[in-house]
Amino acid sequence: MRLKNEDKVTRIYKAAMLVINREGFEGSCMSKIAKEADISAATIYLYFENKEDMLNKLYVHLKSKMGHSYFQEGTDLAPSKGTFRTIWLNHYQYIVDNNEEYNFLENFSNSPLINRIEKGKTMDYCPVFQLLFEQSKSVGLLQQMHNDMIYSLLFAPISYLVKKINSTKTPLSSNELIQVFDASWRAVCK
Amino acid sequence: MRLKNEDKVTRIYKAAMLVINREGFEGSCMSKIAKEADISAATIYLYFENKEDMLNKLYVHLKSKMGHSYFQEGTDLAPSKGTFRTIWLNHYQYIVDNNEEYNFLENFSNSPLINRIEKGKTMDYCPVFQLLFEQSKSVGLLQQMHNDMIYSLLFAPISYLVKKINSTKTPLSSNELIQVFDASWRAVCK
Amino acid sequence: MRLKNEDKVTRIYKAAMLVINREGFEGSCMSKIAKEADISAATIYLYFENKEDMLNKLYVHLKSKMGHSYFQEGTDLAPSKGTFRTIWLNHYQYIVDNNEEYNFLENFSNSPLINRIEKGKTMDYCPVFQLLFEQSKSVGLLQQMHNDMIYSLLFAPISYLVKKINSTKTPLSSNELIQVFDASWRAVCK
Amino acid sequence: MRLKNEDKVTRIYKAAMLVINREGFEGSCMSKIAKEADISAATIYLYFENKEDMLNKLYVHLKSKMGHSYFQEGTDLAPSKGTFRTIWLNHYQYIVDNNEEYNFLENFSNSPLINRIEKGKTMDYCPVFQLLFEQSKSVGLLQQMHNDMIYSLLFAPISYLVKKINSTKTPLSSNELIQVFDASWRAVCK
DNA sequence: TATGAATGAGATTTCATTCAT
DNA sequence: CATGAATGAAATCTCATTCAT
Repeated sequence: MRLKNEDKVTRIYKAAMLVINREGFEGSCMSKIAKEADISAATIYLYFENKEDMLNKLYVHLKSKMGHSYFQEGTDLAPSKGTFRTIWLNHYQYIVDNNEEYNFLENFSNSPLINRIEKGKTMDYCPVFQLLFEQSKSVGLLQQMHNDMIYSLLFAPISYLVKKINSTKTPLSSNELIQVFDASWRAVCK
Repeated sequence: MRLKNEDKVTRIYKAAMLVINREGFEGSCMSKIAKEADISAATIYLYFENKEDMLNKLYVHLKSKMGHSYFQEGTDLAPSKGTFRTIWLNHYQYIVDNNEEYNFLENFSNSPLINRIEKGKTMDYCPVFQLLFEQSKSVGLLQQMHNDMIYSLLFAPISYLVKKINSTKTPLSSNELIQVFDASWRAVCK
Repeated sequence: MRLKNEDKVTRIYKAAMLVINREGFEGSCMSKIAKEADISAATIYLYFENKEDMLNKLYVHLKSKMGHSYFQEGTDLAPSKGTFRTIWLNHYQYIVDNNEEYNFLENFSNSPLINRIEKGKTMDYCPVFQLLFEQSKSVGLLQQMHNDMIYSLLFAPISYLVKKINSTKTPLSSNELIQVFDASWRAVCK
Repeated sequence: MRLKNEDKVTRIYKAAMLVINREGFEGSCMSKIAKEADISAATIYLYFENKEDMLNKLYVHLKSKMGHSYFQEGTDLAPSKGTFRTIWLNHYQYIVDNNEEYNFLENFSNSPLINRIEKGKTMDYCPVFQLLFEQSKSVGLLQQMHNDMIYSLLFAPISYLVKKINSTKTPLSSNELIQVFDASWRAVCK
């Protein structure tokens, strides 16, 4: 029965994401989400206080899931170009494979809903990043610049590209992928 | 007193942007927008077929306005780092000064509303860019890579940073600004 | 200028009839009627107090027009089968030629709008009929029955048929027409 | 207390008919209908897609109900004057007893709403009529004429009269009723 | 006289949420 | 736990009417 619950919540999350990505926040509604999850709308209220509560929890859940995916089991975190490439490719793989999730996160962050979430529950990137960036700067691997800058220079271009790719359906070749990484790396490395 | 059409449309656009940025697509509604524009909700329907039509036209309008702002009167378009810096700073200035507009554009592009707009009415960047990129590549100023890549490497980081800055309220110093431009430039220049 | 007015009123009447027949009372609206008449909706209010006033006047106007058409210039009103045939055929011709008008009258009579019209302004058939029916009964041409019955037996079938014909687009041949008249006549004659 | 579906739909139908007959198509509205049915307007949308859908279904429902009422349980369908009188009187009884329904059907048929109903869902009279008319013609009971003509000569006069009676509140005596039937019968019999 | 512009009032429809079962 | 049924509140949109020009 505990399992059953988990299952329901998961299905609700999945359905919500799907509907919202398909029809936008404005076009989404509890009954559509319920139908997508193949349950009654009333059931959602057994697991969440209300719509906002559900969306918030979904956001936090996905955000944390995404954070973890950057650092897969046994990722070497020594400050080196290779480490960055691995993490960068993990990120790329994540947003390609979990396009729906990533999209939802983007939409949610851009919407004013994000402001009603308790600060601290959300973070743009894990503390692991902070550490890695600092170490890399001190060993002279990265330029001396604010972590936000490093993060944006490394990850914003590929995120933008994937979004564009998803709308135009022309995927990146692995050569192009490496080309983008190398360019991003040039921006931040010493 | 009686206002001219242009005025009304402009006020509706402004009000819509305001409300949507404040309350999100899902929280916006015609009556709020009307109140913000200080007109009756019915009046909006004199100028637009329905809500979707209004949002679409607002999007196209802002997109085109933003496109123009990249290239201010008399901008030198010879392929050089200086040209790129000017355009890049114009872009930066635009998204800082017209934060509401830029935000709206981002929200709209991320939402499924974008898919219902006739293709061709929207473009991610002006054809002028295409030309500039091509020329710059042929004179050996830029790396040989897809225009989308160049665009993303140059503009995605600063766009991301400004968004972040707006939420945390810690503006960039001009040193930092140049630091970001130089880094972005390193990514794409030869 | 008096002429101009007359012209406007006529155009308004025509447009109203058209729109109402095309879209029903519920689907009609002042702006559609105005557009059909190629004038501004505000103009209608120069000639009529409000929508109801306009519809009422249109009804009375058409009703009287139809009444007159039964008895064309110089119709012989002596009580004879021939007289009835002439009037009957006039009626038929009227509802075929002025289908829109007839339809409007039917719709209006069936709607509760009719109840708000001052009694006396409307009558289902002219006093001339009353006279003709009475005379015909006293000379033994028609059965002794209530005038309403005579009227219904004579005119209801052909009216029904024309309505049906108009929806199915299969007109009556003149043989069939006479067949219907003769049958109707058999119902009432002595 | 919770009511069953059938109940709700029936109550909605009844309320709609009432309101429309009282206030006309143009004066009717969902909230009035809902209030008449003693439910929330939103509830109507659980059972019907929209207003038009509801009216269409109501029309088809009543039309079929009326069709059945012509031929009561165990009606003899042998081609004879008696058979026709029975059916004719059934028809009369129906339109007198179910005045509201009949009125609604008339209004609806006259309105352009009728054109948006799928052809085939509506018929002016049951196929049973077709059969009866044909048989009666071949045994020499009825004149050789188009079924539509027979139908109109038999039923249009009494329908017209009942409508008139309802507006003037002077009912037919049974003598008068038989007088009308006999007259109608003279029109079509051989 | 004529009208484009504007709008309050109201109609249709949607939706988050509740509740009896 | 789960849900079908119901609904109040609110959103979108329409329309008769007014009014400044």
